[in-house]
Amino acid sequence: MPQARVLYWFRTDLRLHDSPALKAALDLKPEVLYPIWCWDSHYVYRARVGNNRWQFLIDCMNDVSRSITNLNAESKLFVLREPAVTLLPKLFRAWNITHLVFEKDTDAYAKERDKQVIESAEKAGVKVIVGPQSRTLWDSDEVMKANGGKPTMSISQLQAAGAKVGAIARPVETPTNLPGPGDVELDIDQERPESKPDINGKYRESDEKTYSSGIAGPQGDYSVPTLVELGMKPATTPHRGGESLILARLESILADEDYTATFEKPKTSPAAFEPQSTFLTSPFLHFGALSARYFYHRVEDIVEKRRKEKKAVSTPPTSLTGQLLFRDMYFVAQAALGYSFGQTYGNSHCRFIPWHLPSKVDVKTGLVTGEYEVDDEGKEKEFQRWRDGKTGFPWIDAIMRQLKQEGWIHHLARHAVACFLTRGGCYISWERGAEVFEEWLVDHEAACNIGNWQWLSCTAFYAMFYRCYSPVAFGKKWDDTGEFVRKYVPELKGLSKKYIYEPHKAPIQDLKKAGVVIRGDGSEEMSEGVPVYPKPMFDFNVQREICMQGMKNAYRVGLHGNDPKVLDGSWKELFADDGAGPTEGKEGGPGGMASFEDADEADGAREELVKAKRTSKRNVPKASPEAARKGHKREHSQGTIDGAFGKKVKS
DNA sequence: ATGCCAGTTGGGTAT
DNA sequence: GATACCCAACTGGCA
Repeated sequence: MPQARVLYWFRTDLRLHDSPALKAALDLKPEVLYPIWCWDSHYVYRARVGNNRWQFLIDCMNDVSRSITNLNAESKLFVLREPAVTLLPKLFRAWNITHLVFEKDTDAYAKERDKQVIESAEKAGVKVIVGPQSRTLWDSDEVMKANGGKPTMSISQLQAAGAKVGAIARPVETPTNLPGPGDVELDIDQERPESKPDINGKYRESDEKTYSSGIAGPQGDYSVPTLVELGMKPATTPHRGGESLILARLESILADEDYTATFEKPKTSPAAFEPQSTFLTSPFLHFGALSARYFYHRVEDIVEKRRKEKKAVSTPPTSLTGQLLFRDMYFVAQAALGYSFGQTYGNSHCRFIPWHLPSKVDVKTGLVTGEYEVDDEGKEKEFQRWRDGKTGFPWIDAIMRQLKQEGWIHHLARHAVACFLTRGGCYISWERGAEVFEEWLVDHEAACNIGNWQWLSCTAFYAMFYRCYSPVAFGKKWDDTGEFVRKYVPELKGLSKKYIYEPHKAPIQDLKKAGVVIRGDGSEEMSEGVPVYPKPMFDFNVQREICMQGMKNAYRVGLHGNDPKVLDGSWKELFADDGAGPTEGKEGGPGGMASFEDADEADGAREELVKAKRTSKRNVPKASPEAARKGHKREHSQGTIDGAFGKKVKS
């Protein structure tokens, strides 16, 4: 039998340790093994990726490439500058490949891509080995099946379904040697991907040219592309990627057994910096530079040891392993819901709230277009100020500036700014916030980001919307003196701790002494040599109350993203015109209108969608005029609601 | 059916 | 500083 000539396709597994797919490739005892990376136009142009996450990816790629070379001086990570779907069929022939091996991927886009690749490999007579999914603790599809085909919506569901699937796989061994690649000459045409639209265009200071020098790159050596080639500004994050880096860091975490075994996430400070209160494993997990299972078992072994010693241990959901369980929960939800998981429209498990700045939807596909509806110019302004860290709430602004600058913020800091943007402040769609995080986070993981935004906005996974973070009190609780604010909002660094979270309340003498002017909406940075910090963009207590009533209202209406009334825009009849959120007009999309404007063609598609969804049973909201009277201070805004539900009293 | 309780991480006040 | 309790009040699972 001829020896195997293997392409090992790295994707979300930029590591050599605990890689069951790589082990499967090596088990073939191949004659040659090409470790490759297909430079993907989806990532380059279509997904939101800021320069900091690019840098992190590039770090991880370079690191794994060095590790490969350490095992075989002939080898490295060969980056081929063409998307897999068009590239691989040519590569199969050019390099006389017998086997293609890669790890199973999880998100909706990757699944489609892989299906095409598998088809073309079969056509070319190349055997495909899809290694087990190892970016999560369990295979997400198996957990979903064990959960009755439904998304896991709580940790207990995840744990129960996970237990049915079986024990979390122990890590596999790290290879100690690798076969070299064969001939790496290539004489094939490069198909350059469509570069428009380029979602990341705003990050580029010059043209994107990673594809312009051919498949093997500018030196013809299959090098890892650089930010310069991407046309992007240098990264500003201090966080660097790479498998070897995180494995070393992990050892230093685990060496402190007391810390490891008693870790409780809610007790770590969102305001800590240099060093942070947690260990930033998330971006490494995202790129696969750290195996979740390896991490899990290393921690669990220590916890078990401590248990036997009758020492205190923390347990899920707050413990270290609990954090990994949450990650799996979101991956399973994503596996069950597919594309609809990432949006409100059409999502059976996402509550419908008439947020401001809702996503535009292409009703033909049922998918969000990437654009949004500006239903209110003032809200658009608030969104921009939130994004820019100029809300006038120092705690919020410090977090957002840290996010933009460094690409990482603490989990609780994410809570604070997410609550503020959505249900506890601006009443702006969680989808707007998720997009900003997607661009800026070095650890952005679609499943976790989407899941957490739904959680914080109380549209899925979590419902206690009356538990609302204060942009003042929450910061104070963790950082009474405001060191975190001083670090990231330096114009306030001279203020005393009394006013650091509410600078607009400081007397003029204090402001003079601190060397800052509190004025305006954030558009002015300096005034006569003195830095300007904006006034709060609204009265938080007033806004909190508006949000709270809006949420209460929306919960009582009780729509989800796949409700016929959401799909066809008639949800508006259920919301009062003077309630929070865009409710004007009788026609319209999920929150917007343009998606349904001038759409004769769209009408048909919409009808089809609605027809399909109408057949499914749904909960009819209970009429509860008594509760409405008791709980609502804005009585006038309830008239429409109570009227609407008067007709629908449960029999 | 109805009630009870838990749910990773709120805020405010009192002890 | 840690803890208890209340505030006002969500869903979903279970008895």
